[in-house]
Amino acid sequence: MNWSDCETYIELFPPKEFNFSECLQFLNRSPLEILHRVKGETVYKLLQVQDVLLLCKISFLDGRFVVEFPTAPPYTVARKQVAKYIWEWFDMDQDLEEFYQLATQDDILRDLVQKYAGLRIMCIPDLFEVLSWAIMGQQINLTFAYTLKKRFVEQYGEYLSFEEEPYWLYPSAETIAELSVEDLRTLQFTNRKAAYIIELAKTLASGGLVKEELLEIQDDDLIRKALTSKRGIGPWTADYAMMKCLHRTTAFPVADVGLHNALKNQLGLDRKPTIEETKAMGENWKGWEAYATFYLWHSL
DNA sequence: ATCCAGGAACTGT
DNA sequence: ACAGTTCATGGA
Repeated sequence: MNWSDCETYIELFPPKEFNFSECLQFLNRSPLEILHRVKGETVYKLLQVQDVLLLCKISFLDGRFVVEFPTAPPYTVARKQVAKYIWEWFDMDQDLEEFYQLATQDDILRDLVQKYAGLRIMCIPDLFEVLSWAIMGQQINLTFAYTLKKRFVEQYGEYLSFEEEPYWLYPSAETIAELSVEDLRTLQFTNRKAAYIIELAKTLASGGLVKEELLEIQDDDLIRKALTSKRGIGPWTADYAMMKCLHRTTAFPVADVGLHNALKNQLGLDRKPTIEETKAMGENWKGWEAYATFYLWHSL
């Protein structure tokens, strides 16, 4: 992590292939998004560090992030944690040069990497958030998925007001672990999604699944196994979490409908590719399947 | 109305 | 292992 602590604010120095505006465009894809707010070329995000709610105002000037704190003055330790979170949020540990080299040899990706050069996978560093969000979004359209998330966060998350507007924190696994299925049914979760998410919250709150331990595992298939052994987490959700939370560039949600639609568009097909056809295309993206998928999503 | 959406578990073979 | 079925609801 490349950053500097300027006490009242912090700076982060991104790696070479990086485009802040393009990342913000992705963050701004749904008007129902509630976990951050994009205003022009700035994004506001609420974080919890050292048990304190801390609003961050993130801008980009002269090739570096400038992170200010419009509300509470942060402690020294907190500032470092904020830097860590943002570094991870924008997936800045990746060196994309190899991906771009590979993409220029690929008929599907060539245009996309040119168009979106510097776009990073926008990550979801919290394991409970990424998994429960993926479960919420299973088999429903994105708009409704965001609606469910909004209700969920507004019901069970904490918030902080700044200039008349609320900034929300995703609910903790500990909070959700205490709920009953009926609680989530009132938000129009299905019985199954409600049960999966509460069960998952209990698992995470009791240390039955730990991000740091998953990060230690080298073999992708072993990570998949650890994740899919939990109810509600199938292959799609496992690969989604590996890509958005565990920073595995090899993760590849081959059954994803959005991915299929993007491929259909890019190739001008009259139907969506099958899972087998999608796998075959992925053969050209070895090592960077997650980035290929994310760039394709971004094209939608 | 009708189709299907950023799937997964369960059932039967 | 593999295919078919069920879940449940809103968007387009």
